[in-house]
Amino acid sequence: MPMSADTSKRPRARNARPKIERAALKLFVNEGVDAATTREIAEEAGVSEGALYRHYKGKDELALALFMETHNRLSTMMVEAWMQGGTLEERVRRAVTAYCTLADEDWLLFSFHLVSLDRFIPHDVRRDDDPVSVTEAIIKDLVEKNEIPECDPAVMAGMVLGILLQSGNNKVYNRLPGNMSDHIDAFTRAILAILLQK
Amino acid sequence: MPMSADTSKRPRARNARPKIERAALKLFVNEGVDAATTREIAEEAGVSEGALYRHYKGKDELALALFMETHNRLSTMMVEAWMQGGTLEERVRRAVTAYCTLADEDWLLFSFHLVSLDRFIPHDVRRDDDPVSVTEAIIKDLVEKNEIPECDPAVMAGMVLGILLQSGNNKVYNRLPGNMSDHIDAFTRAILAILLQK
DNA sequence: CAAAAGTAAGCGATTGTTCACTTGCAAATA
DNA sequence: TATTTGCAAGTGAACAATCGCTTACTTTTG
Repeated sequence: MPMSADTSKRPRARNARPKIERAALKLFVNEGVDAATTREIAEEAGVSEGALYRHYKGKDELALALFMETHNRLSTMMVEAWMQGGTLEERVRRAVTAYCTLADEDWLLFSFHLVSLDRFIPHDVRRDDDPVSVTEAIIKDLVEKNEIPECDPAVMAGMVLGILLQSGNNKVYNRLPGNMSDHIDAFTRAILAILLQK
Repeated sequence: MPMSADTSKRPRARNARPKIERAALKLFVNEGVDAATTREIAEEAGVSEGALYRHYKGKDELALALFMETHNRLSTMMVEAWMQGGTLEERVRRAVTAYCTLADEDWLLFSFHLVSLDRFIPHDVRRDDDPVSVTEAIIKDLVEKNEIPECDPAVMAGMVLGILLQSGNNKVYNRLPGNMSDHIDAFTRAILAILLQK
Protein backbone atom coordinates (compact mmCIF):
# COMPACT_ATOMS: atom_id res chain seq x y z
CA MET A 1 0.00 0.00 0.00
CA PRO A 2 1.66 3.25 -1.09
CA MET A 3 1.80 5.82 1.68
CA SER A 4 0.08 9.11 1.12
CA ALA A 5 2.27 12.18 0.76
CA ASP A 6 4.97 12.55 3.34
CA THR A 7 3.42 14.14 6.40
CA SER A 8 5.90 17.01 6.63
CA LYS A 9 8.72 15.10 8.20
CA ARG A 10 11.93 17.07 8.45
CA PRO A 11 14.55 15.87 5.98
CA ARG A 12 17.31 14.35 8.07
CA ALA A 13 19.99 16.94 8.69
CA ARG A 14 23.70 16.32 8.26
CA ASN A 15 26.52 17.91 10.14
CA ALA A 16 24.14 19.30 12.70
CA ARG A 17 26.76 20.43 15.16
CA PRO A 18 28.02 23.59 13.44
CA LYS A 19 24.44 24.52 12.54
CA ILE A 20 23.44 24.22 16.18
CA GLU A 21 26.38 26.31 17.33
CA ARG A 22 25.74 29.16 14.93
CA ALA A 23 22.02 29.16 15.68
CA ALA A 24 22.68 29.11 19.42
CA LEU A 25 25.15 31.99 19.17
CA LYS A 26 22.68 34.09 17.22
CA LEU A 27 19.85 33.51 19.69
CA PHE A 28 22.07 33.77 22.76
CA VAL A 29 23.29 37.20 21.67
CA ASN A 30 19.91 38.53 20.61
CA GLU A 31 17.75 37.17 23.44
CA GLY A 32 20.16 36.03 26.12
CA VAL A 33 21.05 32.48 27.09
CA ASP A 34 18.08 31.99 29.40
CA ALA A 35 15.49 33.35 27.01
CA ALA A 36 16.68 31.29 24.05
CA THR A 37 14.96 27.91 24.22
CA THR A 38 16.32 24.65 22.92
CA ARG A 39 13.34 24.48 20.59
CA GLU A 40 14.19 27.86 19.09
CA ILE A 41 17.79 26.85 18.64
CA ALA A 42 16.83 23.61 16.90
CA GLU A 43 14.37 25.38 14.62
CA GLU A 44 16.85 28.13 13.73
CA ALA A 45 19.42 25.44 12.97
CA GLY A 46 16.99 23.38 10.87
CA VAL A 47 17.62 20.41 13.10
CA SER A 48 15.68 18.35 15.59
CA GLU A 49 15.83 19.25 19.25
CA GLY A 50 17.39 15.96 20.24
CA ALA A 51 20.40 16.55 18.00
CA LEU A 52 21.66 19.11 20.49
CA TYR A 53 22.12 16.39 23.08
CA ARG A 54 24.25 14.25 20.77
CA HIS A 55 26.98 16.88 21.01
CA TYR A 56 26.41 18.63 24.32
CA LYS A 57 25.24 17.50 27.69
CA GLY A 58 22.67 20.29 27.69
CA LYS A 59 22.01 23.94 26.95
CA ASP A 60 24.28 25.22 29.69
CA GLU A 61 27.23 23.15 28.51
CA LEU A 62 26.68 24.40 24.97
CA ALA A 63 26.72 28.00 26.14
CA LEU A 64 29.79 27.47 28.29
CA ALA A 65 31.67 25.76 25.47
CA LEU A 66 30.95 28.64 23.09
CA PHE A 67 32.06 31.13 25.73
CA MET A 68 35.27 29.28 26.53
CA GLU A 69 36.19 29.01 22.87
CA THR A 70 36.70 32.77 22.82
CA HIS A 71 37.83 33.12 26.41
CA ASN A 72 40.77 30.75 26.06
CA ARG A 73 41.87 32.03 22.66
CA LEU A 74 41.75 35.53 24.12
CA SER A 75 44.06 34.80 27.03
CA THR A 76 46.45 32.93 24.77
CA MET A 77 46.60 35.62 22.10
CA MET A 78 47.05 38.40 24.61
CA VAL A 79 49.91 36.68 26.41
CA GLU A 80 51.62 35.75 23.15
CA ALA A 81 51.31 39.26 21.80
CA TRP A 82 52.87 40.62 24.97
CA MET A 83 55.66 38.08 25.36
CA GLN A 84 57.12 38.86 21.94
CA GLY A 85 58.88 41.86 23.46
CA GLY A 86 59.71 45.23 21.92
CA THR A 87 58.95 48.75 23.10
CA LEU A 88 55.96 49.48 25.31
CA GLU A 89 54.08 50.92 22.37
CA GLU A 90 54.85 47.92 20.19
CA ARG A 91 53.62 45.50 22.83
CA VAL A 92 50.44 47.44 23.52
CA ARG A 93 49.72 47.74 19.83
CA ARG A 94 50.21 44.02 19.30
CA ALA A 95 47.88 43.14 22.16
CA VAL A 96 45.23 45.56 20.92
CA THR A 97 45.59 44.22 17.39
CA ALA A 98 45.22 40.65 18.61
CA TYR A 99 42.04 41.57 20.46
CA CYS A 100 40.51 43.41 17.52
CA THR A 101 41.46 40.71 15.04
CA LEU A 102 39.82 38.03 17.15
CA ALA A 103 36.71 40.18 17.33
CA ASP A 104 36.51 40.84 13.60
CA GLU A 105 37.29 37.26 12.52
CA ASP A 106 34.08 35.96 14.04
CA TRP A 107 32.04 38.81 15.39
CA LEU A 108 29.06 36.68 16.39
CA LEU A 109 31.20 34.36 18.49
CA PHE A 110 33.09 37.29 19.93
CA SER A 111 30.06 39.39 20.84
CA PHE A 112 28.57 36.41 22.63
CA HIS A 113 31.68 36.30 24.78
CA LEU A 114 31.39 40.02 25.42
CA VAL A 115 27.77 40.08 26.52
CA SER A 116 28.05 36.90 28.59
CA LEU A 117 31.11 37.88 30.59
CA ASP A 118 29.16 38.44 33.77
CA ARG A 119 27.29 35.16 33.40
CA PHE A 120 30.36 32.98 33.16
CA ILE A 121 32.98 34.83 35.12
CA PRO A 122 32.44 33.84 38.73
CA HIS A 123 31.86 36.71 41.09
CA ASP A 124 34.16 35.72 43.88
CA VAL A 125 36.89 33.51 42.48
CA ARG A 126 40.08 34.72 40.92
CA ARG A 127 41.87 32.74 38.26
CA ASP A 128 45.42 33.53 37.30
CA ASP A 129 44.97 33.08 33.60
CA ASP A 130 41.90 35.16 32.84
CA PRO A 131 42.29 38.43 30.92
CA VAL A 132 41.80 40.70 33.93
CA SER A 133 44.39 38.94 36.07
CA VAL A 134 46.80 38.76 33.16
CA THR A 135 46.44 42.48 32.52
CA GLU A 136 46.92 43.26 36.19
CA ALA A 137 50.09 41.18 36.35
CA ILE A 138 51.51 42.86 33.27
CA ILE A 139 50.90 46.31 34.74
CA LYS A 140 52.43 45.36 38.05
CA ASP A 141 55.50 44.25 36.13
CA LEU A 142 55.66 47.49 34.16
CA VAL A 143 55.59 49.51 37.37
CA GLU A 144 58.32 47.45 39.00
CA LYS A 145 60.56 47.90 35.96
CA ASN A 146 59.86 51.65 35.95
CA GLU A 147 58.46 51.53 32.44
CA ILE A 148 55.35 53.40 33.62
CA PRO A 149 54.71 55.72 36.59
CA GLU A 150 53.51 54.39 39.95
CA CYS A 151 49.85 53.37 40.02
CA ASP A 152 47.38 50.86 41.51
CA PRO A 153 47.54 47.88 39.12
CA ALA A 154 43.98 46.77 39.90
CA VAL A 155 42.57 50.18 39.02
CA MET A 156 44.78 50.59 35.98
CA ALA A 157 43.89 47.13 34.65
CA GLY A 158 40.20 47.94 34.88
CA MET A 159 40.61 51.19 33.02
CA VAL A 160 42.77 49.73 30.26
CA LEU A 161 40.42 46.83 29.68
CA GLY A 162 37.46 49.19 29.84
CA ILE A 163 38.68 50.99 26.76
CA LEU A 164 38.51 47.78 24.72
CA LEU A 165 35.49 46.12 26.31
CA GLN A 166 33.21 49.14 26.27
CA SER A 167 34.09 49.84 22.67
CA GLY A 168 33.13 46.26 21.90
CA ASN A 169 29.86 46.67 23.74
CA ASN A 170 29.14 49.85 21.82
CA LYS A 171 29.67 47.95 18.60
CA VAL A 172 27.16 45.34 19.78
CA TYR A 173 24.67 48.17 20.23
CA ASN A 174 25.51 49.56 16.79
CA ARG A 175 27.03 52.67 18.30
CA LEU A 176 30.51 52.07 16.96
CA PRO A 177 30.88 52.15 13.18
CA GLY A 178 33.06 49.74 11.20
CA ASN A 179 35.24 46.92 12.43
CA MET A 180 37.09 46.87 15.71
CA SER A 181 40.34 46.83 13.73
CA ASP A 182 39.49 50.23 12.26
CA HIS A 183 40.16 51.73 15.69
CA ILE A 184 43.38 49.98 16.65
CA ASP A 185 45.21 53.27 16.49
CA ALA A 186 42.76 55.11 18.73
CA PHE A 187 42.74 52.28 21.28
CA THR A 188 46.51 51.99 21.34
CA ARG A 189 47.08 55.70 21.81
CA ALA A 190 44.43 55.94 24.53
CA ILE A 191 45.89 53.04 26.49
CA LEU A 192 49.40 54.49 26.22
CA ALA A 193 48.07 57.87 27.34
CA ILE A 194 46.61 56.32 30.49
CA LEU A 195 49.62 54.15 31.24
CA LEU A 196 52.11 57.00 30.82
CA GLN A 197 50.01 59.79 32.30
CA LYS A 198 51.46 62.62 34.46
CA MET B 1 -12.25 21.26 68.43
CA PRO B 2 -9.05 23.23 69.01
CA MET B 3 -6.61 22.95 66.17
CA SER B 4 -3.22 21.53 66.91
CA ALA B 5 -0.27 23.91 66.80
CA ASP B 6 -0.23 26.42 63.97
CA THR B 7 0.85 24.62 60.80
CA SER B 8 3.69 26.97 59.91
CA LYS B 9 1.70 29.89 58.57
CA ARG B 10 3.81 32.87 57.67
CA PRO B 11 3.32 35.84 60.01
CA ARG B 12 1.69 38.53 57.95
CA ALA B 13 4.37 40.88 56.58
CA ARG B 14 4.22 44.66 56.70
CA ASN B 15 5.75 47.07 54.26
CA ALA B 16 6.48 44.31 51.82
CA ARG B 17 7.44 46.53 48.93
CA PRO B 18 10.93 47.61 50.01
CA LYS B 19 11.65 44.09 51.20
CA ILE B 20 10.71 42.75 47.79
CA GLU B 21 12.86 45.30 46.02
CA ARG B 22 15.96 44.60 48.07
CA ALA B 23 15.50 40.85 47.76
CA ALA B 24 14.96 41.12 44.03
CA LEU B 25 18.05 43.28 43.59
CA LYS B 26 20.18 40.81 45.49
CA LEU B 27 18.97 37.84 43.48
CA PHE B 28 18.99 39.68 40.16
CA VAL B 29 22.64 40.61 40.65
CA ASN B 30 23.77 37.22 41.89
CA GLU B 31 21.83 34.96 39.53
CA GLY B 32 20.52 37.17 36.76
CA VAL B 33 16.98 38.35 36.18
CA ASP B 34 15.85 35.23 34.34
CA ALA B 35 17.31 32.76 36.79
CA ALA B 36 15.84 34.49 39.84
CA THR B 37 12.32 33.13 40.34
CA THR B 38 9.44 34.98 41.92
CA ARG B 39 9.35 32.28 44.58
CA GLU B 40 12.96 32.89 45.50
CA ILE B 41 12.39 36.63 45.66
CA ALA B 42 9.39 36.21 47.96
CA GLU B 43 11.24 33.82 50.22
CA GLU B 44 14.32 36.05 50.43
CA ALA B 45 12.03 38.97 51.27
CA GLY B 46 10.12 37.00 53.89
CA VAL B 47 6.89 37.70 52.07
CA SER B 48 4.32 35.74 50.11
CA GLU B 49 4.68 35.47 46.37
CA GLY B 50 1.44 37.27 45.67
CA ALA B 51 2.63 40.41 47.44
CA LEU B 52 4.90 41.10 44.49
CA TYR B 53 1.87 41.54 42.26
CA ARG B 54 0.30 44.14 44.57
CA HIS B 55 3.10 46.53 43.63
CA TYR B 56 4.27 45.44 40.21
CA LYS B 57 2.54 44.05 37.18
CA GLY B 58 5.05 41.23 37.08
CA LYS B 59 8.70 40.26 37.38
CA ASP B 60 9.76 42.09 34.24
CA GLU B 61 8.18 45.34 35.35
CA LEU B 62 9.88 45.03 38.72
CA ALA B 63 13.27 44.55 37.08
CA LEU B 64 12.71 47.42 34.66
CA ALA B 65 11.64 49.77 37.46
CA LEU B 66 14.73 48.97 39.50
CA PHE B 67 16.90 49.51 36.44
CA MET B 68 15.29 52.80 35.51
CA GLU B 69 15.66 54.14 39.04
CA THR B 70 19.41 54.22 38.53
CA HIS B 71 19.35 54.91 34.82
CA ASN B 72 17.37 58.12 35.10
CA ARG B 73 19.23 59.42 38.13
CA LEU B 74 22.45 58.74 36.28
CA SER B 75 21.57 60.74 33.20
CA THR B 76 20.31 63.62 35.34
CA MET B 77 23.34 63.74 37.63
CA MET B 78 25.79 63.55 34.76
CA VAL B 79 24.16 66.35 32.81
CA GLU B 80 23.85 68.55 35.91
CA ALA B 81 27.46 67.97 36.85
CA TRP B 82 28.55 68.95 33.38
CA MET B 83 26.29 71.98 32.94
CA GLN B 84 27.66 73.74 35.99
CA GLY B 85 30.61 74.95 33.95
CA GLY B 86 34.23 75.53 34.96
CA THR B 87 37.44 74.20 33.47
CA LEU B 88 37.53 70.93 31.58
CA GLU B 89 39.18 69.24 34.54
CA GLU B 90 36.58 70.58 36.96
CA ARG B 91 33.72 69.36 34.81
CA VAL B 92 35.20 65.91 34.29
CA ARG B 93 35.92 65.58 38.00
CA ARG B 94 32.37 66.60 38.89
CA ALA B 95 30.87 64.07 36.48
CA VAL B 96 33.14 61.32 37.75
CA THR B 97 32.34 62.25 41.34
CA ALA B 98 28.62 62.17 40.62
CA TYR B 99 28.95 58.71 39.09
CA CYS B 100 31.01 57.31 41.95
CA THR B 101 28.77 58.85 44.60
CA LEU B 102 25.68 57.33 43.06
CA ALA B 103 27.46 53.98 43.01
CA ASP B 104 28.59 54.11 46.62
CA GLU B 105 25.30 55.41 48.03
CA ASP B 106 23.50 52.21 47.06
CA TRP B 107 25.91 49.73 45.63
CA LEU B 108 23.40 46.93 45.28
CA LEU B 109 21.02 49.08 43.25
CA PHE B 110 23.90 50.44 41.23
CA SER B 111 25.53 47.12 40.45
CA PHE B 112 22.21 45.78 39.24
CA HIS B 113 22.12 48.63 36.75
CA LEU B 114 25.66 47.85 35.70
CA VAL B 115 25.20 44.16 35.04
CA SER B 116 21.81 44.58 33.35
CA LEU B 117 22.80 47.26 30.90
CA ASP B 118 22.72 44.93 27.93
CA ARG B 119 19.34 43.52 28.94
CA PHE B 120 17.54 46.84 29.03
CA ILE B 121 19.40 48.95 26.54
CA PRO B 122 17.93 48.14 23.15
CA HIS B 123 20.41 46.96 20.56
CA ASP B 124 19.37 49.03 17.60
CA VAL B 125 17.63 52.13 18.88
CA ARG B 126 19.35 55.30 19.92
CA ARG B 127 17.92 57.58 22.56
CA ASP B 128 19.18 61.10 22.96
CA ASP B 129 19.17 61.09 26.74
CA ASP B 130 21.01 57.91 27.60
CA PRO B 131 24.54 58.11 29.04
CA VAL B 132 26.31 57.01 25.87
CA SER B 133 24.56 59.54 23.64
CA VAL B 134 25.02 62.27 26.23
CA THR B 135 28.73 61.56 26.47
CA GLU B 136 29.07 61.50 22.71
CA ALA B 137 27.33 64.85 22.39
CA ILE B 138 29.54 66.42 25.05
CA ILE B 139 32.69 65.22 23.30
CA LYS B 140 31.48 66.48 19.95
CA ASP B 141 30.95 69.85 21.57
CA LEU B 142 34.42 69.84 23.13
CA VAL B 143 35.98 69.15 19.75
CA GLU B 144 34.05 71.92 18.04
CA LYS B 145 35.12 74.41 20.69
CA ASN B 146 38.73 73.26 20.35
CA GLU B 147 38.93 72.30 24.00
CA ILE B 148 40.29 68.90 23.03
CA PRO B 149 42.12 67.64 19.90
CA GLU B 150 40.26 66.24 16.89
CA CYS B 151 38.84 62.71 17.43
CA ASP B 152 35.94 60.42 16.56
CA PRO B 153 33.30 61.24 19.21
CA ALA B 154 31.75 57.76 19.04
CA VAL B 155 35.07 56.05 19.70
CA MET B 156 36.11 58.53 22.36
CA ALA B 157 32.78 58.24 24.18
CA GLY B 158 33.14 54.47 24.32
CA MET B 159 36.63 54.70 25.74
CA VAL B 160 35.76 57.33 28.34
CA LEU B 161 32.73 55.42 29.57
CA GLY B 162 34.72 52.20 29.51
CA ILE B 163 37.04 53.56 32.18
CA LEU B 164 34.14 53.99 34.58
CA LEU B 165 31.98 51.03 33.59
CA GLN B 166 34.71 48.43 33.55
CA SER B 167 35.98 49.62 36.92
CA GLY B 168 32.46 49.20 38.22
CA ASN B 169 32.28 45.72 36.76
CA ASN B 170 35.58 44.82 38.35
CA LYS B 171 34.18 45.94 41.69
CA VAL B 172 31.20 43.67 41.15
CA TYR B 173 33.63 40.81 40.65
CA ASN B 174 35.56 41.84 43.77
CA ARG B 175 38.59 42.78 41.74
CA LEU B 176 38.55 46.45 42.71
CA PRO B 177 39.18 47.21 46.37
CA GLY B 178 37.30 49.89 48.35
CA ASN B 179 34.59 52.27 47.21
CA MET B 180 34.29 53.72 43.75
CA SER B 181 34.86 57.15 45.29
CA ASP B 182 38.31 56.07 46.44
CA HIS B 183 39.39 56.16 42.80
CA ILE B 184 37.88 59.44 41.66
CA ASP B 185 41.33 60.88 41.19
CA ALA B 186 42.58 57.99 39.08
CA PHE B 187 39.45 58.00 36.91
CA THR B 188 39.56 61.76 36.41
CA ARG B 189 43.21 61.81 35.43
CA ALA B 190 42.81 58.87 33.08
CA ILE B 191 39.84 60.44 31.30
CA LEU B 192 41.67 63.74 30.93
CA ALA B 193 44.72 61.88 29.62
CA ILE B 194 42.83 60.30 26.76
CA LEU B 195 40.74 63.39 26.02
CA LEU B 196 43.84 65.59 25.75
CA GLN B 197 46.22 63.00 24.26
CA LYS B 198 48.94 63.92 21.71
C1' DC C 1 -16.27 50.23 56.13
C1' DA C 2 -14.01 50.67 51.89
C1' DA C 3 -9.65 50.34 49.90
C1' DA C 4 -5.08 48.79 50.13
C1' DA C 5 -1.96 45.19 51.25
C1' DG C 6 -0.81 40.44 52.27
C1' DT C 7 -1.59 35.15 51.99
C1' DA C 8 -1.85 30.31 50.30
C1' DA C 9 -3.09 27.42 46.85
C1' DG C 10 -3.02 26.06 42.41
C1' DC C 11 -3.52 26.49 37.19
C1' DG C 12 -1.93 26.71 32.47
C1' DA C 13 1.88 27.01 29.81
C1' DT C 14 6.51 26.33 28.85
C1' DT C 15 11.04 24.31 29.28
C1' DG C 16 15.11 21.27 29.37
C1' DT C 17 15.79 16.76 28.89
C1' DT C 18 15.02 11.77 27.88
C1' DC C 19 14.13 7.82 25.09
C1' DA C 20 13.04 4.37 21.71
C1' DC C 21 13.68 4.37 17.16
C1' DT C 22 15.87 5.31 12.41
C1' DT C 23 19.52 6.33 9.09
C1' DG C 24 23.87 6.58 6.70
C1' DC C 25 28.49 5.21 6.51
C1' DA C 26 32.66 2.69 6.97
C1' DA C 27 35.16 -1.20 8.59
C1' DA C 28 35.02 -6.14 8.71
C1' DT C 29 33.93 -10.34 6.65
C1' DA C 30 33.44 -13.78 3.05
C1' DT D 1 33.64 -7.20 -4.87
C1' DA D 2 29.46 -8.05 -2.45
C1' DT D 3 27.46 -8.45 2.01
C1' DT D 4 27.12 -7.94 6.83
C1' DT D 5 27.59 -5.47 10.95
C1' DG D 6 28.54 -1.73 14.40
C1' DC D 7 28.08 2.81 15.66
C1' DA D 8 27.78 7.71 15.68
C1' DA D 9 24.40 10.95 14.51
C1' DG D 10 19.62 12.53 13.87
C1' DT D 11 14.51 12.34 14.95
C1' DG D 12 10.31 13.73 17.32
C1' DA D 13 7.13 12.57 20.70
C1' DA D 14 6.50 12.70 25.44
C1' DC D 15 7.66 13.66 30.38
C1' DA D 16 8.46 15.68 34.75
C1' DA D 17 9.46 19.83 36.74
C1' DT D 18 9.10 24.54 37.16
C1' DC D 19 7.70 29.19 36.47
C1' DG D 20 4.96 33.39 36.25
C1' DC D 21 0.76 34.70 37.41
C1' DT D 22 -4.26 34.56 39.06
C1' DT D 23 -7.72 33.86 42.43
C1' DA D 24 -10.45 33.71 46.55
C1' DC D 25 -9.85 35.03 50.83
C1' DT D 26 -8.14 37.59 55.18
C1' DT D 27 -6.13 41.44 57.61
C1' DT D 28 -4.74 46.14 58.21
C1' DT D 29 -5.30 50.96 57.76
C1' DG D 30 -7.16 55.67 57.36
